[in-house]
Amino acid sequence: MMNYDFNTIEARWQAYWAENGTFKAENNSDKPKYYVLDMFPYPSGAGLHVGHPLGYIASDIYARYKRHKGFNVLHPQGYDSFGLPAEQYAIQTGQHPAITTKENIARYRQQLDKIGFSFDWSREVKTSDSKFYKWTQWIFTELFSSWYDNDADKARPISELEKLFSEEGNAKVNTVCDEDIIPFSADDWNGFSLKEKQEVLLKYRLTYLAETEVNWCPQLGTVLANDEIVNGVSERGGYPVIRKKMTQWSMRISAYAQRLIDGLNTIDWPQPLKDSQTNWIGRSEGASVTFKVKDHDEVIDVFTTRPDTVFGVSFMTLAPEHELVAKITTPEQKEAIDTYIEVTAKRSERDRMADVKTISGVFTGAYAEHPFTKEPVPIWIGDYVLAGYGTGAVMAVPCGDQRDYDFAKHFGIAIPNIFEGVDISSAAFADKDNTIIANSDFLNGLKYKKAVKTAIYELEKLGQGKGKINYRLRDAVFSRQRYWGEPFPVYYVDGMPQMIDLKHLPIELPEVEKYLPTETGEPPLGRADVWAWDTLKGELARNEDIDNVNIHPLELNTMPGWAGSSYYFNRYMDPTNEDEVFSQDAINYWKEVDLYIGGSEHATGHLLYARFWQKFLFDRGVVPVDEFAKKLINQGMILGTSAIVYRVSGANKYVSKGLKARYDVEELRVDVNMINASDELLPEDLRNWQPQFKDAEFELEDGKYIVGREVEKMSKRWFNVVNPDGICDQYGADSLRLYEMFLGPLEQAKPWNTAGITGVHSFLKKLWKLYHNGDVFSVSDTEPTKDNLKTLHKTIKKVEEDIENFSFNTSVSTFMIAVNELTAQKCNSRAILEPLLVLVSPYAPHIAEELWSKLGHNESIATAVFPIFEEKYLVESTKQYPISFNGKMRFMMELSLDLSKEDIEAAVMAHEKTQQQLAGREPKKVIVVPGKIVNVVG
RNA sequence: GCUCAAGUGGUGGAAUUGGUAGACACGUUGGAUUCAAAAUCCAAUGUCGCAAGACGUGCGGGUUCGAUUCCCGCCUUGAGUACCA
Repeated sequence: MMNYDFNTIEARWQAYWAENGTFKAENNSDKPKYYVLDMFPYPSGAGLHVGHPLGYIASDIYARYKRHKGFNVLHPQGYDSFGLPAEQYAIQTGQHPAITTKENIARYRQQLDKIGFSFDWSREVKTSDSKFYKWTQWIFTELFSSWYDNDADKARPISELEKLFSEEGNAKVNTVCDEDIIPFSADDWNGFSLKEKQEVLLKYRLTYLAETEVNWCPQLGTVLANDEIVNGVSERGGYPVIRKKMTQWSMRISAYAQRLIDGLNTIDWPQPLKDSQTNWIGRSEGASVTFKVKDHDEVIDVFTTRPDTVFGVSFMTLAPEHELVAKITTPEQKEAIDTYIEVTAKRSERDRMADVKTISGVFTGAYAEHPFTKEPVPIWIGDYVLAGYGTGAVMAVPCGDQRDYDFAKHFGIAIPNIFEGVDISSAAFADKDNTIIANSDFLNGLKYKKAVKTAIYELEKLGQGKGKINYRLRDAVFSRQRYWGEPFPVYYVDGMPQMIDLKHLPIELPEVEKYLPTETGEPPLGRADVWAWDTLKGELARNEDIDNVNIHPLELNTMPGWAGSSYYFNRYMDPTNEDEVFSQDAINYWKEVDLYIGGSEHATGHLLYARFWQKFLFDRGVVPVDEFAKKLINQGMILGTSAIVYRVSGANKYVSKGLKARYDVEELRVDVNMINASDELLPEDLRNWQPQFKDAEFELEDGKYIVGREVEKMSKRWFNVVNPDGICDQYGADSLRLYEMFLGPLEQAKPWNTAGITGVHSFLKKLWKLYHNGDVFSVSDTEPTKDNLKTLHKTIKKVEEDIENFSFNTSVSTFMIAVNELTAQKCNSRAILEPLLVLVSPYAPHIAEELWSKLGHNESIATAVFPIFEEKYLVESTKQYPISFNGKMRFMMELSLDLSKEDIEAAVMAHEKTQQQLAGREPKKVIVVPGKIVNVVG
C-alpha cells in the first residue's frame, strides 16, 4: 500500500493544482516578478513526442525554483494554432481547420497535463482565436499608420508625416521608404487628390502594398518569406520556389535593421543565435556609386564595399532581371540578351545555387562612363549578380574580386592592376589590410581605409556617389494566399487599401466550401460571398467613394504564421482584455520575458520578427522596453535512436546484427519501443508487430536477436518516436522529467534511449523509501548528525548553482548521491528530509507534493521557501594549518589528506615562485596531492 | 568556401574553471534472494599487466611543480550560412 504508486500520486496532485489554481499569477504583488516563457507549440496532429517537452521541463524547473525563491512567477502556455498542416488536411478531407485544430489542442493539453507543468492555464492564448487575432489585426493597422523617422530613429504616426508634407513637402523628410520616391513641395502635396495622397503615403508606411518580386511556391499555391525557404525549396514540403511579381503586403523591417543589430548587445541570448541574426541582417559598409550610361539619360547605381578600387573598374555587370537591361541593350545584342534572360528565368533558384562554378553572361552592347576617367565601361549582364542584393548591379573590379576576375578571364575583358607590388596574374587580390592603391590618380599610395574615405569624398564632389551602409535584410512579405490565417483588417476603395477601425475588429474568418484558391486564381477567401459585409457597412459609410467599391472590397490574403507569434508573449500579461491588447498596468508590471526557452530553428524567423514588432510597439509607446526577452536559451533537439533489423535479401529471414556480414541483407527499421536496454529484440514481439513479420525466421547470436542502432530525427517514418504518455504510465511523469534532464546538457542535441530511465526511476523509489520505515511513513524529530547536515548543504549548494547555470543534468546526479548518502546514514530527521524535498520539487514535483503533505503541510510545496546554504556545515571537518612566508601569516586548509604541517610548509616554500605570482592575494586553501606538490589557490 | 560549436571508457555524460580524470547513470560480468522470473540488494567494470606498475581526455608541440582545462599548429565531426559585390 505504501509503495511509490506514482500513477495515483501524480493524478492526485495534478488535480489539486488545477483545483486550487496553485500556479495562477497575479498582475501585482509585493514580490519581485519573474516571467518564464516557452515558445508556444503548433498543435500538430501527431501529438507530442518525448523531444517536445524538453524545453518545457527545463523552464518549469526554473519557474518552480523562482517561486521557491520568493518571486511572483508568470509561466503561461498557449498555441500557435494557425498554420499550413491544418489547412492541407482540410484541403484533403474537407474537415474545417478549426475543428482539427481544436482536437489537436485538446490532445496536446492532455499530454502536457500528464507531465505536471506549473503553467497558469487561465492565461492560455490561441493565435487562431478571434479574441486573440483581433489584436494581431490591430497591430497591423498601427503599422499601417506609422512611418520611420531616421532623424528621431523611431516610428512615428503617419499623421505627423502628412503634416510635414503639407508644410514643407518631402524634401527634408529623412525616412526609410520605397526607392521610387518623387520629390514634391508642400503646394504639390496640398494639390494632390485623396487617392494621390494615399498612393504617396503607402510608400512610407511600415506596412505597405507593393508589387514585389516574391518567392512563389506553385505546389503550395502561396508566397513564402525568405526564412521559409531552405536550400531553394520550401521549408514545408520541399517544393520548388520560383520568382514572381505580385502585389503583396510587406513589412518594412529594413527600417529596423540597425536597431535589430544593436539590440543584440543588450540581451543575454546565445552567441550562435546572435551571430545568425547579425548574419541574416548582413550589414556592410561601403558606398553607392552612380555610373552614367553613354548615349542615354539613364544611370546605374551600384553598391560597393570597395570604393577604393574604383579605378580598377573594367566593366559593369547587371543582374539579368535588372530593369535597365531592356532599355540599354543595343539592337545587335538584343537577341543574345533575350535568350540569356529566358534561360536564367527558367532555371530554378535551386539550380542556380547548385551551379555556382559555371561562368555565364552576355554583353549588352552599351557602355557606362567611368566617374573619374570618363573612359567607356562595357555593361554586361550575368547571373552571378543577384537582383535581390544591393541595387542588382555591380561595378566589376577584376583585380580585386575573384568573381569579377573569373568573369573577366572567361570573356577576355581587361584586368587592370591597381595594387602596388601585387601579382594578379593568377587570382584577384582581395586582402584589404595589405592594400596600397596604385594607377589610381588621387588614390595612389593610399592604404585601404584612407583610400575609401578619399574616394567617397571625391565621388560626393562629383555628385556621383556617397558613403552607404547596405543591409542584406529584405522587407518581409506579409501576404499569404491561404485560408487558415488571420484575415487582414483591410478593404479597398478605388484600389487603395483602407484600415478597418478597431471598433469593428476582429474581422473573422469566413466559412468557405473549399480551402483551395478560386478558379480565377484568388486566394481561398475569394470563395466567401462579400464576407464581413455587415462589419464593413459602417466603415464604408464614411467614405464618399462608396460607388467605386469593387466586388470584393476586402483583402483576400491572410497573414503569415509569424504574425501572431510576434507579440503573443505580451498578450499573456493580460490575455482576456477586450478593450486593449493589454493594459498599461499589466505591461508595466511584467515588462518583458525574463527567460525564454525554445529551439534555435527560429533564429531568423520568429525571433527576428518578434524583436521587430517589439521595437515598433516600443516606438509607439505601447510597450515599455524594446527587447521582449532578456535571456534566451535554445534547448537541443532530442533525437530518436532507430532500431534496425537485417533481412536476408529475398527471404523472410532476419539475422542478428553480428551476423549480417555473412549475408546479403536489407536494413529495415522497426519500432524502437520493442527493444530492451541491451539492444535485444524478442522475435515474438516482431512477429506480432506487423503482418509481414508474422512468419519471420530468425538467426540469433548467443540466443539473442541484437538490432542495429542509428541516431536520427524522431519521426514516424523511422518508427523511432517515443511517446511521453507511455513513459508517464510506465514510470511516471517525475521519472520522465528527471530523465529528460539527466540525458545531457540542455542546449545540446542528444539521442533518446528509454532504457536508461530505470536509473532515475529507482532514484525516486529510494527517495520514497527514505521517508518510510517499512511500509509506514516515518520521519523523526531527532537532531541531524554532522554527516546529515553536510550531505544536505552540499546538495543545496550544488542544486542552486546548477539551476542558476541551467545545468539541470548534474543536479539529478547530485540528488542521487544525496539519497544514497542519507540512506547509508539511516537519516530520518525531519530537519534534513523537509528541505531536501523542496530541492527536489522543481524536478519531481508530484512525489515532492505527496511527501510534503505527509509531513503534515496543508499548503502546496510550491509555496515553500528554498533552503539556505550554510558554508559552515561543509568546512567544519577540514583541518587548518597556519603557514608563514614572505613575513606574512597565511591560513591554509588541508582538504583531504593527513599531511603534517612541516610537509605542507616545505612544499609551499619550494614553490615560492608560484607564491610570488599570488602576491597580494590571500590564499584560502591548499590542495594536496599524494607524493606530489602543493599549490595555493586564491 | 566562410562563421560558430565540439572531440573524455562499450554508451549518455561529470570534473568546484589550472589541482587525485572518468562523478552519476545505462550496459556488461559475478554473487545474494527466488521453485522460477520480475523487483531488490552487494561486488567488479578506462587500457595493458598475475602483480608492482605503466599508459591514458582527437593528433603534434609549448607554458606550468601540475593541463580535459591556457597558448601555437594540424585532424575529425556537427550546426549555421553561402555567387552579399
